[in-house]
Amino acid sequence: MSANPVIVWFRNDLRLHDHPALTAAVKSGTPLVLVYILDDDAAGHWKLGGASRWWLANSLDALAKDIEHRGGRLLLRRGETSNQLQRLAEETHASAIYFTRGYEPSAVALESRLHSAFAKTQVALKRYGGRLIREPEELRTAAGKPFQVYSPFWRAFTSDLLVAKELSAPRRLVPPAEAVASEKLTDWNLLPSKPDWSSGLADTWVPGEEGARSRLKTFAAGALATYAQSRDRPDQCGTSRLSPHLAFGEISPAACWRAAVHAQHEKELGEKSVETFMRELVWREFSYSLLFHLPEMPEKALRTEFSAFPWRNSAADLKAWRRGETGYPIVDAGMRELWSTGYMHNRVRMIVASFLTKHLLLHWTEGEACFWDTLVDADLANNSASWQWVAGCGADAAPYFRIFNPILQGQKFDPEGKYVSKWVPELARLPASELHSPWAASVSALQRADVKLGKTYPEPIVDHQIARERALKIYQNLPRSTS
DNA sequence: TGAAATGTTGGGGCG
DNA sequence: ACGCCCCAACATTTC
Repeated sequence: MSANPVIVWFRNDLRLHDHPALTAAVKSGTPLVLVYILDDDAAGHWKLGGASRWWLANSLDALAKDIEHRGGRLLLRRGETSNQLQRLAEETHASAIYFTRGYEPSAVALESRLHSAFAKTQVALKRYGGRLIREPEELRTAAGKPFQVYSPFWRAFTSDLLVAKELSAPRRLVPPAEAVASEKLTDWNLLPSKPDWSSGLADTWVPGEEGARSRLKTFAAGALATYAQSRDRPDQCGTSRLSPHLAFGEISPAACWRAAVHAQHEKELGEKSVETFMRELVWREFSYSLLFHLPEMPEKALRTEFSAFPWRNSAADLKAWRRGETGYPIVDAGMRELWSTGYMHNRVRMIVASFLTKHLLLHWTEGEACFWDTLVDADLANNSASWQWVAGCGADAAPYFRIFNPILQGQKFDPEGKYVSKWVPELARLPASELHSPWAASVSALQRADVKLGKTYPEPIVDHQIARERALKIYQNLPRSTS
């Protein structure tokens, strides 16, 4: 008779490689009960968005197959997580639950509930890292407080950094002798049906660990070499596009770090590009640290003076922004890329976010909510920290006077207009020199390009100069910071 | 990981 | 030859 099994509870760590909790569970030498629990109410206000549900369905499918290849089985359960884990532990007579820790307020609260729930039982809770390279408790200022500014965080992060070797994926995952009930993935209705808007996502992404690892490999062998320059160019394939894989834990951030270090040695890359990429990974860690220490970040401006900010309220403007009908080509291209692929190039994210908060003066949480629902890489820490950063109300935020000029940004980062042409095809025939400001194009140029402003493409919903001055005035008049 | 306004400089056209 | 103006090009400051 074999020992009691242990449970491995999968969360946003949908991988088999470099998975400390899974590795430790395998080491226990007992059969493994592998489970994912869909708990729709767990995250409160931050239920999974539509794009995330699509990704999750595909990622779970991939994980289940990877597990089956190793002789195991992924169980699917639905309901309140603590109840489900207790029931599963009773059903299987499990002696322990292995899991990867989370950092969102709801995840932290859940873990503490689990501790009380299992305190008086024979079931041991085994909690591991794996979602971050360094734990938020590790990094403190000299005063013992969490960092609020990125540069010192980066310095501390890299100063005595030791990235452990990759943990290999278990060869075999031995299931318990007796079958355990599982729900069917298709019963969860994670995929959109009416309408099915997911074809663009399916054309763009390969969810799952294999897709993640091959993406990292491709990136490290290619775009990483020129990352410092090309990451800012939405008209090129210069970014890693690893964000959704990281969000679902299909690859560990440590694996990304190691791949960058390895490529640098192997290919003798310039330090600049590799460091720039590492800095992006560390921005992610910084956001997690902020969320962990400042759990109100997704809902509340970190700078207190913003509680008095006179945000506008315009359903029409918000709708135009969401649908990519602002009349500013680079903004509209970004929003349409988002709806179509579940992703938006980072440079363009900054532009559309600046446009929402500064040109339109709409509340940053509106943008945050829209991104949450539509991004396949929706991640509470990254999303909320970044929106606060752009709006100027966050930790180490962009200064209030930094207002992106959507015309100049377009000309600078999409000089030939390839990005705009792809996502706003009704403008594609305009010459590049006019593409980023069609309202300023000559009548004949518009005619030749078959563009009828106000008909085939909208007029700008605000004037850049006027909006810029309006925003400066408001931001300038905010009371001085008190936090 | 801005943009715009303002200031400075230096070359060239021109009277 | 000289001073003057114009205006890129670049630098600085201000928002």
